[in-house]
Amino acid sequence: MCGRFAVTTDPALLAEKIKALDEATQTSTGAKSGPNFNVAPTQTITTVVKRHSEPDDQSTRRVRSMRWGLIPPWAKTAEDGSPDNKGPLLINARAEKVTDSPAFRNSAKSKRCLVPMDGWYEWRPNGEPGKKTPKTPFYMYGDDGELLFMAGLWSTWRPKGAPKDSPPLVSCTIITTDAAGPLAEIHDRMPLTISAPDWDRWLDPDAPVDEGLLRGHGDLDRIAIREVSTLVNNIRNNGPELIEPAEPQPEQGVLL
DNA sequence: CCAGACGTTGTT
DNA sequence: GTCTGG
DNA sequence: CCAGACGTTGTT
DNA sequence: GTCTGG
Repeated sequence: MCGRFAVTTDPALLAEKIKALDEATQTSTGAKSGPNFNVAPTQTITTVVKRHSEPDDQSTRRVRSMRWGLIPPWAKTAEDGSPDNKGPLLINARAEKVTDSPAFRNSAKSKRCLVPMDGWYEWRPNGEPGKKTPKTPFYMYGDDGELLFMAGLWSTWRPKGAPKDSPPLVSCTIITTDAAGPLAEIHDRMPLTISAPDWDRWLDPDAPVDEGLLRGHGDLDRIAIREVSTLVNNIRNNGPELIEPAEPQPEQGVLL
């Protein structure tokens, strides 16, 4: 799956790199600047969308800030005016379900996004299932040192009674699929990557979701894996040491 | 018709 | 154990 | 995803 | 919002 990741490219540079308008730095709630080696759920993250300036214009790529953890438009409003989040945080959405599930299907139609990152972390369970052996973290990244772009969905939410033109809370989720290749040794799910030639097709707000991309594995062949230290476990830790290779820890039980 | 749910992963 | 916070 | 918190009533 | 259950 994908529950923690690393980003070292700031939004302005990203926008330049992928020829997008930078709409991330203009808002007060933008992602914190500088490299972040420990991006966690509920934080503000940088995404890429395609939108129109005018209804009849061609859509253009835009870099935007969003809260990680999708809040459906129909989420209720709590007493303090925040969304009433019962149930789990929607940081991931299963590719197999996004077109049908009530929480995601509207976003799947016209609110698809990409979540750029240097790499992400997976924790491999060790020992017999059911026993509480510490998990081992791994870092998955592009073997060419370039960014990976994860398929995502986004949504807007306003408190009950708020004007239609008031600024909404914009949130997003990362789509997951079956793990394949070497990644399957670590975990049974992985984020859905989209390779550069497919970005525009994935993002097109005027076309239905592309089933081929949704069922594919995008940039799977670019992904490298290395074991890292448990420093990443605690989100207070944040530095380049989080992605440095660690001494392999034995995987117990399964191999016996 | 209205009321109520709507979601992930992992573990069992 | 289960929920919240980051 | 993992880490960390998790609490009442009454009195000051 | 939109679908399901009653």
